[in-house]
Amino acid sequence: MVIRMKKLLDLLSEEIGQAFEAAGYDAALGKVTVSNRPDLCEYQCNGAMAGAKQYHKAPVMIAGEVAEKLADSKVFKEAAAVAPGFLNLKISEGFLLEYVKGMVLAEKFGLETAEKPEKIIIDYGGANVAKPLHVGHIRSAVIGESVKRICRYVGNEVIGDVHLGDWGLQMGLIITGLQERNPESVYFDENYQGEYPTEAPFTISELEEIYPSASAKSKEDPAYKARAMEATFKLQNGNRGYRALWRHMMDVSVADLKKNYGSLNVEFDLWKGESDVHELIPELVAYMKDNGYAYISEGALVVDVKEDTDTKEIPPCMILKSDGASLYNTTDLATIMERMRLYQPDKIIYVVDKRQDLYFEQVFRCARKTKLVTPETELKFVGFGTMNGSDGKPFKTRDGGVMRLENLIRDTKEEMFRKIKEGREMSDEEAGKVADVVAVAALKYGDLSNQASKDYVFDIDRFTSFEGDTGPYILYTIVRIKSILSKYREQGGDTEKAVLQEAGNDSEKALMMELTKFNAMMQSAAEEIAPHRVCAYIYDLANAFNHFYHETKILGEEDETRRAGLIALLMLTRDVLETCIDVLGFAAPERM
RNA sequence: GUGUCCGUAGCUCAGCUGGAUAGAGCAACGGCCUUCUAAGCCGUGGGUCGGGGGUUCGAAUCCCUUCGGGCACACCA
Repeated sequence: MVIRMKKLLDLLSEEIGQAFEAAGYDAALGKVTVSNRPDLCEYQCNGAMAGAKQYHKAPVMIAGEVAEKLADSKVFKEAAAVAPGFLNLKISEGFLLEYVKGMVLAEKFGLETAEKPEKIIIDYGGANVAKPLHVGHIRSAVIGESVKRICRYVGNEVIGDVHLGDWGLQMGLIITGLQERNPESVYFDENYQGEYPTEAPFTISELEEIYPSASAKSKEDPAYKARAMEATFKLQNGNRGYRALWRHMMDVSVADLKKNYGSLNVEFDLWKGESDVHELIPELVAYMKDNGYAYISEGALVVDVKEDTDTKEIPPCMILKSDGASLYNTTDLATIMERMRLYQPDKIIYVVDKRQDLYFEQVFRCARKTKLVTPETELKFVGFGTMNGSDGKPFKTRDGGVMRLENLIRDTKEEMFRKIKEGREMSDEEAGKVADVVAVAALKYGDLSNQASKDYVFDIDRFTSFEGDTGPYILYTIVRIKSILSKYREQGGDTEKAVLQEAGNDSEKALMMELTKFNAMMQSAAEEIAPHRVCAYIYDLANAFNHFYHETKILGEEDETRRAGLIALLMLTRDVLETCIDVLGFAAPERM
């Protein structure tokens, strides 16, 4: 059922606003917020103090008059004016119940989805072909995936693009490395006219081994580097053998990337890459030149992106290097050009390392100035901070090397497995499966619960802990709920028929109030592109639930109607929690 | 140097467009299981919100200044 529900705080504000108006004041003063003194009240309104100046009246007087008008409100069961002018409010159980019932009936708990859905492309992942994913890739993948799901959940059409690094010098380096190892291969025979084998002449592990050694060699040996550059050039200009090799690299590598991203629940709608826009580059360059946007500076082709309002130096955006070669900017701009043609997005979001801030500022300005995008197209940079080790420096393996993402995930799963076996009687097989699910939650929650733009410390012990603000704690809470629900069914209860009842105690009411925040929370998470808000919310919700759980006998409740009401509340809590973790990109097991 | 982000409890972090006594978690200590998963819950101790000014009835939050740190500043991505 499609029901669009107003946010609870807006409804409360309306009610207070009317009281302000009835007392002769501006209704806009009636803004209600959640109380920051839960010991005194549930909600508060500070409007009387804001209006004191305007009406030349003591704030307490205004608050008092408003409180009087609320005396027989159906929304509030208590409204007290308190010095220096706060309105302390308590919501009526009946009104709260009706609201929460509405959430149960409505689709997406009554979330007000986007009135005009936007088409959004999210550029995240940042994988390179033939290079293993390392810890540096985890944030883009995890944050990007969550941003994608949040934007989609609130009603937008969202396309996730991995945007592979599949076309640069690295490919030439690998080709050179391959040639060195096997110079007789048909791929290097210029005269070969036949079909190339369908099987790749290498495995992913070989590929991953070739790149670093070729890269290292090119740094020491200029002749080797020259060969690699030539190979890159030939590849880009259509050398048959090289293209065939490149195809193999793509197939082998993308299959491996899908597997690795898949283990993190990260899925892309598009597996496009720099190679896809290669054909567009000449057109892009001509467009920049013909329209007078680009000019030659120090040998390179650049577009000025300075603006009068700048307080800092913004270097021009380079389109072509002085040797005529293309660079990252070129493919990024060409990609924008292609995306506008193929998808006409309203918005493109880049989930990238925050150190690329200035770079993307240049690209965005350039795209705007040269009219690659319409004035309405929003180009958004979502920069994330570095994942540090416990020493506060970028995360490294014990011997100082770069940690592969695969190994990080493996280590986390092993640690999780160990903890599960330690605390639970469970078969190795089940513990293994549970550990896999919980480890992903631990890793992702650990990352997402921090503000994306900040650096954060990766601490495997902390993230895999079941205590405190962690993924496992959230999952544990969900599993507890599921366990009660299945016991209820075993005892012959019909969860489908359970109907919510008025809150019977404070912790139950608090849980209901927490549930009502979902709508506003999800909207602001989407607006601010802030997955950490979802994390903060489910942590609060899980706390509210656990507190309630401790105070309230559920299956032991004698009154059948009330017991069913509690079950209904459990189901809603479970559904909200599971919706939130789904949006964050992980799932809960049935048992743990 | 210019720009930018940050500085909150021993540690890791919240704190929305300024509001009442600055909050969590971890760590420390003390309670609560013959009863729905104790991987839980309740409680105690711990803070000059980097420093200094200003705006305001009211500032961790806004403005200025200062100290300390991270990061970025055209042929790498």
